[in-house]
Amino acid sequence: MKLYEKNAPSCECEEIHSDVIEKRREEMPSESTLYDLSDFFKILGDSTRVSILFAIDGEPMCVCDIANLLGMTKSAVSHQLKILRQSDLVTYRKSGKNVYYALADDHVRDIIEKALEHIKE
Amino acid sequence: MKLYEKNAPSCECEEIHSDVIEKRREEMPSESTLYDLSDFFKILGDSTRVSILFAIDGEPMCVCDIANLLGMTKSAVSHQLKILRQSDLVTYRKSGKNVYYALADDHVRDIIEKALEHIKE
DNA sequence: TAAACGGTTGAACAACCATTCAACTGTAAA
DNA sequence: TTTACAGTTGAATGGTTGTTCAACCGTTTA
Repeated sequence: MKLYEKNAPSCECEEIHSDVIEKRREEMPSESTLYDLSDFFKILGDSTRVSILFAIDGEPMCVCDIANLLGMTKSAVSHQLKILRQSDLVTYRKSGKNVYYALADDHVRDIIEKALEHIKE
Repeated sequence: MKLYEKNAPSCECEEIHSDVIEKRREEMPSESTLYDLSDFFKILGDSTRVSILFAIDGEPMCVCDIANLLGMTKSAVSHQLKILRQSDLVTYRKSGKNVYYALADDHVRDIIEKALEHIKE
């Protein structure tokens, strides 16, 4: 994506409202912000990961329990937990042979709550 | 995903905390809700679509202007607009040879705003 | 020390998806 | 009517990604 480039070569059409385009161009977020934003939504854009977040909401759970609850293999769950870990959406605590995962903060809960309101219309 | 199925065959590990699992199972959203939710986030999980939403925020824009602003082809933009249309995230109005797209409602704006706060930490 | 088990990881595979390309529709101007 | 242009669309393609499989690590128990 070549945002902020005037007359980008890949666009084959004329500027019809160049004043509007310039105004919007100034008010657009930075390119990196747009990527960070879509990357964040990409994390939540998977039913397994969203299910995991709901599962550990309220009470921390170990990988084995999450796998049982969702009817998935430990491996599949662990792979998704790694992604959630790298995005700082979850925290974990080791206890003996188990690893307990919990929601990192309330921020994500709020966003999911707002999205739930949106889709129930 | 076989949510809500006890002892799903794909899970190769024992239930360690069956009481916790049962409790969470009752409090989990329905499977269709989880899919709707992740599908919604999937729409926002693409930088082109997020950029389009920012572009038409405040003032409706035609496809050609959006393509110019983002430095993309009309075709690529139109494909993404179709997805945004089917998700009811944008509305459109035809005027002569042009088609003007606008945000469908303020709901999405709120969610994006909250996500922006989250990633700026 | 050895066996058992919870959890992680990398490679492979299949499914999904965004962009490109070419053809097409509809409207407006010549 | 013909030309030009805004916009749409379907097929093809290349990149991304979630799950499976097998091997592995670390801790606990026998």
